[in-house]
Amino acid sequence: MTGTTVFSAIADPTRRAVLDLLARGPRNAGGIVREFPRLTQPGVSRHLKVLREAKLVQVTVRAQERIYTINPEGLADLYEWVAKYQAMWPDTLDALGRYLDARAAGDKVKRKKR
Amino acid sequence: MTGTTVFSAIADPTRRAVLDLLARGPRNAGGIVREFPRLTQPGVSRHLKVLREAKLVQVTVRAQERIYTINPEGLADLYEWVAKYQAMWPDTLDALGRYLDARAAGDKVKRKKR
DNA sequence: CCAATATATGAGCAAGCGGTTAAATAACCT
DNA sequence: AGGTTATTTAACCGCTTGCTCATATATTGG
Repeated sequence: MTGTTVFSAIADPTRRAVLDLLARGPRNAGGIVREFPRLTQPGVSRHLKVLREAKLVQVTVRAQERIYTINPEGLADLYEWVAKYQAMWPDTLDALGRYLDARAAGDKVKRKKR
Repeated sequence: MTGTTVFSAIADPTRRAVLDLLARGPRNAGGIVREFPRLTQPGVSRHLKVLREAKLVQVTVRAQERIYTINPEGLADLYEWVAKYQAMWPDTLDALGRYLDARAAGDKVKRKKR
């Protein structure tokens, strides 16, 4: 319940499919349920709850229906997290080379510690 | 086993911590284990396996040690997935407005279908 | 108010996951 | 070869997750 994070929310393929669906436009809960014929209505409702908690979707109440929209908030966190690594990609191979060299040099001297 | 995806791999906080660690440079398995005193060595090893399967890390064998590096491959998939949504963010609120308007208009005519 | 509509919640169950201890595998060093 | 070091795999266990059917909670329209 409290442990719902963006990362765990998008771990489930069905929930990613829901996001893909909402990316094409807003839909009420029933409309989403209809797109997943292999699932029951309560099943989809549960997934929507998780997406809500992760702030990946937003709900607008309109009479009895809940209209779901993609929510930038949760996605921003995720984007930020990935971007951190992306900035560093080009250097990874070099880093490995440096690490191996350093280890090779250190091996001759070590065996003192621990 | 077969169901290991980038998304499920990063769902676990410990695995994200491992990635954060490797972002600062390569490390052998033992070096990673040492950074997680609350976990046992086999525990960490299993997390590393998941990260491997998700192509989020790369392994270089050097004698008995396995040196882990961040792997751009898996991260690229994830970045691509998020970017798809990011491109669409500015329009989401507008989309909701249009949806509500459309429904309001349609309501007067509908009730024929179903 | 009452029946219908739209969605969420409760209860229960099977499968998956993260964790541990114990054992297997592999490569180094005398 | 034999012991030590580094890491993975096996076996098991409790907790979480996702699913289902059944039931609750709104809200609308007659």
